[in-house]
Amino acid sequence: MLACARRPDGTLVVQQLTDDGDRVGAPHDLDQHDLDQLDPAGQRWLWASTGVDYPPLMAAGIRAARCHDVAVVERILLGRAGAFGEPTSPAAVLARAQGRPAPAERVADLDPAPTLFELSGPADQPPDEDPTETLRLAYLDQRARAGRDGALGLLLAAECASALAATEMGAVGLPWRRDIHLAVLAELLGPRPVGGGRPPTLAALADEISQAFGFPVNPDSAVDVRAAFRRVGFDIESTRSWVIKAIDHPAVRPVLAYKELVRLHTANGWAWLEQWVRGNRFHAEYLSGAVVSGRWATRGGGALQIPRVLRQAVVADPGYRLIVADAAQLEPRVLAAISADLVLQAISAEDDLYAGLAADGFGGNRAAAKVAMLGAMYGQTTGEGGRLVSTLRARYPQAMGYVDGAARAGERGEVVHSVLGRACPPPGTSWEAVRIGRQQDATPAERTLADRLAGDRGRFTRNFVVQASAADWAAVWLAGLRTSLTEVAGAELVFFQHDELIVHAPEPVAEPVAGLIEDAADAARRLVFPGSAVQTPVRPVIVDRYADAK
DNA sequence: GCCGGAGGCGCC
DNA sequence: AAAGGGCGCCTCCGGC
Repeated sequence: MLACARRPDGTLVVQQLTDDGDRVGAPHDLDQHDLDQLDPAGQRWLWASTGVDYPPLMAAGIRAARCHDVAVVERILLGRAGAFGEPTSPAAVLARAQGRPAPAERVADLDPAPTLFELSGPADQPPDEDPTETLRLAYLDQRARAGRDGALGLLLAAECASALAATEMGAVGLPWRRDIHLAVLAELLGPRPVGGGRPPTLAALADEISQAFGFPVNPDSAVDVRAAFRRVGFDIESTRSWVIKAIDHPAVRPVLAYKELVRLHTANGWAWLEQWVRGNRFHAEYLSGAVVSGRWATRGGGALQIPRVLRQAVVADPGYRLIVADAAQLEPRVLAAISADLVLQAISAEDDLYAGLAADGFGGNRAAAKVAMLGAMYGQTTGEGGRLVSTLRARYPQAMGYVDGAARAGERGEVVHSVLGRACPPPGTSWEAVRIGRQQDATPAERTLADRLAGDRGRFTRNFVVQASAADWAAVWLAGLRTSLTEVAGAELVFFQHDELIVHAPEPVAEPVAGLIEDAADAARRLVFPGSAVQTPVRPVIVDRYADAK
């Protein structure tokens, strides 16, 4: 293991360590000799934060096989102790271990340094100290706190690997054809308006909307649109598209069309293209594990919300293919596993789990089975979905009991965990209102508020156990695939979105890559759900364009 | 004029 | 098939 830290002047200092954290030799400046000596297959890096420490190494041509990311590990360990939002630097880890107040996080610490040998910026130590010693001690402390919990160890390893993958994916970028994107914009919005303003299609729709109402309406203003519908006799409480869809009025069609297109214009229009696409690659900043459930987030570009209409712009380079793989119906399968519901696990053997559910208890009605299952996992209580959940409850008492139990725990203000042991955050300051509303002398208004807040919390914990366990599985899947892809020249992970990933690879190795993706999914199933009969199949599809994958 | 929250919608 | 979970991002709006 190679501990790698920044000095106050920004230079990098490294210290070889054993896996037990014992020093081997002396710390010294990272130099070209170190880089030449690196064992690309096995070296494990120890550093404060992958997002900060890895980019300069990547720029120097280093590919980290594995790492121990102190911040990633600390976030998970802190969460299990009920502490969210505490600083996660090596110095903070040490301070807590020694009973001192943890130093505040500095914003500059979170920004990647530009180049390897011309680093500048803050570091944790005064100049005369060895910064790798702080890292080493933080590592030892975390190792001791993690203990011998195998599931937790798997989670930490997978999350560290995910951090590497996230940083690499941001640097590599998603193949993106500017010309195709521009053609889509031209087709749907018309030519780009000079100097801002509405594109022609949107301007025409705005006129149509005002004409349909018979008075001027600004479709960009929800307040205005709502008032307009009220004025013509439709007392809607919001202007969400599914609310408007239910109205019978000539303005409905242009309003809905406007909503759809203005979204494309503002979220993924010409400005987006200019800001985020460079050299036929869309470079987002991926933040692995940034969501409390363990899902990834992104900063900038909205990479996890690429609209379907633009997936035709995601095209493999000449001579390359995209291998697109998603885990089919992952969340109900995960529920079958974590709840140990053998009936649901048996159904998970089918390619289409919802069809299996439909045949089992919904008279073959697949749509009803799907709505019911989603309702069960999201805590839906009203409408058709809420009603259908009772069928599931009768049919799969073990699985439904599991999510119901998680909801009850949430309503009591308790914390729940993912299958590998990621903790959800404890209730926040609003829980005081729940306590007040549950007291004998509470007013009706206080009781109502308490019920609503407790219900919100219950739906959150109900969903957390499923969503976070699915994120556990996906992280192990991704980590395993990333390792196996090192054997395939030219193959790169370019996208990951909760339960779906894309590899960009030379055409001749596309088939082997698809096999590796399936193997990694099977390995993740065995590791995350040992002994379970559940199936978590993935469906790799080899395409030129992302849009052709589904 | 600035800024945080709300409204709304894209993805899973 | 309902409007239940998690996000990021944009615009509007209202309070200061």
